Amino acid sequence: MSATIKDIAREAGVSIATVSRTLNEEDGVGPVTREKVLAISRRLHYFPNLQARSLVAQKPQALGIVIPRTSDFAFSNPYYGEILKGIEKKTRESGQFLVFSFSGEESYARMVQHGLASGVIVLANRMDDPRVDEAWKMGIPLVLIPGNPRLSRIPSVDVDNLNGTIQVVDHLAGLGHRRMAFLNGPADSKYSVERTVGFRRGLKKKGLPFRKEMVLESDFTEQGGYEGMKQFLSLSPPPTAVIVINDFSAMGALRAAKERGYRIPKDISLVGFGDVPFSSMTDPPLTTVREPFQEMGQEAAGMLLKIVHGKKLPSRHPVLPVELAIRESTAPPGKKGRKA
Amino acid sequence: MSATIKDIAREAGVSIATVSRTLNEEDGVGPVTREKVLAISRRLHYFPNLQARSLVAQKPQALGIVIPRTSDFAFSNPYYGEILKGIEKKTRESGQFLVFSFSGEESYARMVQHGLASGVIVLANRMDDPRVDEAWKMGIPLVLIPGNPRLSRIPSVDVDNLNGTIQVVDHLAGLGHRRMAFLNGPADSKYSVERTVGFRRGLKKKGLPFRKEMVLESDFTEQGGYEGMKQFLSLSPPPTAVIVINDFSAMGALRAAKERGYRIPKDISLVGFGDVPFSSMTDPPLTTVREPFQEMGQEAAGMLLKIVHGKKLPSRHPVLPVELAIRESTAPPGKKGRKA
DNA sequence: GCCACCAGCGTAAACGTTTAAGTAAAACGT
DNA sequence: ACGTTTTACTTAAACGTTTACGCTGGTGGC
Repeated sequence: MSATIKDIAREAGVSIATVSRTLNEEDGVGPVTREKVLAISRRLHYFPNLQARSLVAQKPQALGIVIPRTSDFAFSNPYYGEILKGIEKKTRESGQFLVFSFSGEESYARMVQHGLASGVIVLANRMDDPRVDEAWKMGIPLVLIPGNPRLSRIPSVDVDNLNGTIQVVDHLAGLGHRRMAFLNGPADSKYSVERTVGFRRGLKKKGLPFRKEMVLESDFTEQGGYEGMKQFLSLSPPPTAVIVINDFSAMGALRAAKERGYRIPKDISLVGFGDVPFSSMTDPPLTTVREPFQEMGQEAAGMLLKIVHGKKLPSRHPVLPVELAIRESTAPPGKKGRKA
Repeated sequence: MSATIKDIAREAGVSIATVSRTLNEEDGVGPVTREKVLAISRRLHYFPNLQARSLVAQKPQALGIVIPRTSDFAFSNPYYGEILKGIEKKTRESGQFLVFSFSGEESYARMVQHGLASGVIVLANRMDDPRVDEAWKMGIPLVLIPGNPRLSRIPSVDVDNLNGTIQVVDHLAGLGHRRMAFLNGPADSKYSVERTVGFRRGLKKKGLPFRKEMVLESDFTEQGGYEGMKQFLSLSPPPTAVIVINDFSAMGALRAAKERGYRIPKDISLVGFGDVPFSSMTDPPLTTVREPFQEMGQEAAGMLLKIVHGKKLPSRHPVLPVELAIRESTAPPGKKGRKA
């Protein structure tokens, strides 16, 4: 099909070794032959066969990505797409390709054992998936997003949920809020746990009391946010500010509040997590904790490349800083009354 | 790293050819040697090196996927995820892997020219991207989702937007609706065009008049649906049923209607397109045209495999049937008045 | 004018696999 | 019992690279 170095060599009247050296920009090849070879390789539209290259290099030219197949959120969450973009950017820079699979069976290991990928980035695996640990023990280079506290030996990339949540509480307290509620995610989610701790610490820091009726467990869905918000609104008095586990759920919370006649942010302030593209398109635009998804992907890819190349990692578990994107869903608490 | 057929051959005291034949289940190898080889290969955890295999087979063991990098919808739309699942299912069945890239530069061609993928599935490329045509002319096997009318030589997979929309009009007319509106997508989108035609034909079939104020151009976003619905509601009289270009926008339309005090489906019936996971989670659950995303992915992957293997395609441009998922957002038109 | 050196290039082996061609022994037919 | 086919295997080439090593011819030092 495609031209090979053999074709170029024949055309240029040199050996394949000279062609290889020229194309890899090694020295030991004269300027005249160099130019001739380069001209011919351009003319023949030469592309190196990466499979042959990885065969001799004993290292594949690609990284693997495993994404949960589970029907729940996979992909309905922009989360994955943004992280993938980050991974792709980094791998492209280093000339690597991406091999892609959904989780299940032995996909963690397969890609590496078949020599297709030199390592694998595992996105949001279930905390209890035993295959990840197995793969790691087999010597498969792995990086997890997010990290798994039970598998602390495996490198991972995380975001600073703790400080992010503290910043949120700071922001709300600074506006004058004293009755804040936290609509949490599922208890077994890492993000839920970390943000709960952040919520408590934030309150403590500001000298505000922690009330257990002000924390509700939910899922990550829009519907979950809707129902959680309804519950909060049935408290008397209801909270003046609600922090929601993610922007999806925050949309549901927004819907519930509006439905009950509460104005955002006049009556209730609302904060989400994520800052996915649509977060700024809600009405009003959502104040949210911006999670650096793309940077997470880039970082993970960079780490995996380091591991694969046998280099030391500066940090096995980097935690990327988050940033509060203050928009229009937060304001000082107003009069408690409902809309006319 | 991993064990090779050489290791197995040495261990078993046979040649590598025998090992290869055993593992590929060819005959010409005795039952005793066969068992011995299989036992050893299991013991050594042998995995064939796919790069070496594709090198000699002159055919890569993977398909390429290109996804638009554009920030708009990529991945915030479950669309991609579901299609990917379908592609992955098919490729896994046939033992192929997936190589993955975002669109841009020469990624259509690169994966194939580098010998990593034998063909490429291009997802939702911009209608005007010239690189697709270039790649096709270079002889790169391609399948498009959805098809591009300007590049009719390139195989593609589509859904039956036309009949889907006609079915919707049928359903609504059957319930007794006579004033239906269509909240369209961007005019340059293929889906918009096809569904507009379907809308008009559906009306005609039922002997209903087409009124141009009953069609509005919008984008695919939630916000677009919200604003479009508001416009429809400002008509007098407003439509009794609204068909929205996708479920995302339908959610926005739902929000607008509720905000204005209209009850769905009592006051207004609402229909979307897509049937993504959250469509059944809205309040009320959305009646929508179920697009067979996963099947599209499987079909595309199957076609690409056929092309790559030099087989004839039964059809170059299959159009998959859609199905109306009737839920609770549609009902016979009620009294025109608003909620109390 | 001799030797050493180096730039510039070719030869060949290697990576892990498949596969055509070859070979020895066993099975078969008559 | 002899030739022929079949069975069970080995040898070796090939896929497209990279790379250690070897070979030239020219340049330099002395």
